[in-house]
Amino acid sequence: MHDPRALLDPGNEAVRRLARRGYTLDSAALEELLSSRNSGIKTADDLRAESKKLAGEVGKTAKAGGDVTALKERARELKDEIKQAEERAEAASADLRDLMLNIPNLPLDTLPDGFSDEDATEVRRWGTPPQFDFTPRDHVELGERTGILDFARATKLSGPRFRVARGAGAALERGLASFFLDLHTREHGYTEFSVPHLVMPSALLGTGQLPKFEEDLFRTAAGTRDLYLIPTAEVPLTNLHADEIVEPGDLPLAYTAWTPCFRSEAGSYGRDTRGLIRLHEFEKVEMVRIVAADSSQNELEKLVGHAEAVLQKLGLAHRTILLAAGDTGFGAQMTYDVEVWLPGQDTYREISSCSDCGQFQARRANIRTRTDEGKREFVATLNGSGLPIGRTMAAVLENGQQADGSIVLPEVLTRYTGFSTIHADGKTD
RNA sequence: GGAGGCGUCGCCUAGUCCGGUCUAUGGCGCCCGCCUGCUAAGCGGGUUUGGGGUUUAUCCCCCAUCGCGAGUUCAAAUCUCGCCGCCUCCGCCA
Repeated sequence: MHDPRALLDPGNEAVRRLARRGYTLDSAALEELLSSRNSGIKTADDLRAESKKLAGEVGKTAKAGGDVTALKERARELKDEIKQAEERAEAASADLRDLMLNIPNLPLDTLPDGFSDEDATEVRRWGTPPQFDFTPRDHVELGERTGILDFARATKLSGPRFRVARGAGAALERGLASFFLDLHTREHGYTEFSVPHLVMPSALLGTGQLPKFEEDLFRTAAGTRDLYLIPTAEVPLTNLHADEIVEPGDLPLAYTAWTPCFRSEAGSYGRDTRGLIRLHEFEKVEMVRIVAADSSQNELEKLVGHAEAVLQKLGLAHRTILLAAGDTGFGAQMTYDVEVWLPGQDTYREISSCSDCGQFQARRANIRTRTDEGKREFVATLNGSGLPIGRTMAAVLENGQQADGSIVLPEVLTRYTGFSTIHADGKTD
């Protein structure tokens, strides 16, 4: 969410910047809502001041033995006027809030123009895609032939877009998660968290999934509780400090958590229907950074570096792209995607998305800190995948496949899995 | 799920029975100043948060804020109802 006054400040060029992502800002409507809310508040406040004064007079007059019937009559009238003024102010306030909650973040001017991943700027590449003297299989075929992935039975249990991992596959998932967490906590300075996977609507409002993207979420109901399954650990991790003032000396905060992520994938019917790429439920290690507002750009470079480091330790070829203004997510002002090479698809595919949200989420979630002068100020928040378990497993399987049908794992994983090769029959050593 | 207790300005706390003098008491902490070779002590002052108006480096004024929300009343920290959270005991449970 933005500060409405800042959005109306011509110096911020909000109209032009939002247009780059296809959002048309109606400044006139915004200005009208803001001034009508403010004048409503003023009117109600002034009437309340008069009412308070009158109540005091009633008390004094009564004590002195005077007649208070006229005063009381006027006070009752005033009460009705206050109620009406409050209702007007409340209505304008609610309309303003609805509008504000649906305005996306301002993309930074450094982002390329455009609306799709084809408009992104490639920032750097690392490693060389492996060459095969046979036609490489995709991870679905590799997983099913070795018996470590079972999509048919997952469908039997839960319908499309789920996975069952078995034996070495399940161990590999667990090993990947442990490896990611160890790397981030020991070498990148993150604090590991275990967090709830069900959250209240207020948390999703804070990070920007609600109210606009409700259809992307799984919603649960039990008794009077109304809880959502988290689509990413970004939600609980960022909202840990909602409604708090974080001491400046504690910044930057660097948090990581391994959680399942639940996404309805509404609107993506027919896309990536095979395999581990797009599931309703997947596991991910997420990184969140809560930082001073003026350092968010530097912090984004660190964050994306941490995501890239995971792939480098795994020896997986990847590239990093800067998303176009129109392709950047609702809450972000700048996003890097890291894409890993998938031999089965003969292309780079997104494996991490690292975003600088500026103060956008902090204002929604009310996360603040203090400036040097002791004034309260919203922090900046960043989040990035580090990494998703499923897509990483797909990359590990596809990149490590051998002519004989076996899969050689990255060396760094062997101490986590206890094996370095998955043979064609699913056995390991 | 049952019974009881508690929720006040960063922390602790007075006030709630019996509505107006609450512009919420006091202590701790913190900030500013005075005093003093230095430090400590002492003395004086300040210190909830959010919004609006005015002005815009300031200041000033107003409104709201005693867990949250509704109600009664001219007037609510105080009375009524609902909800939430925490604590203790019982039941159930991984």
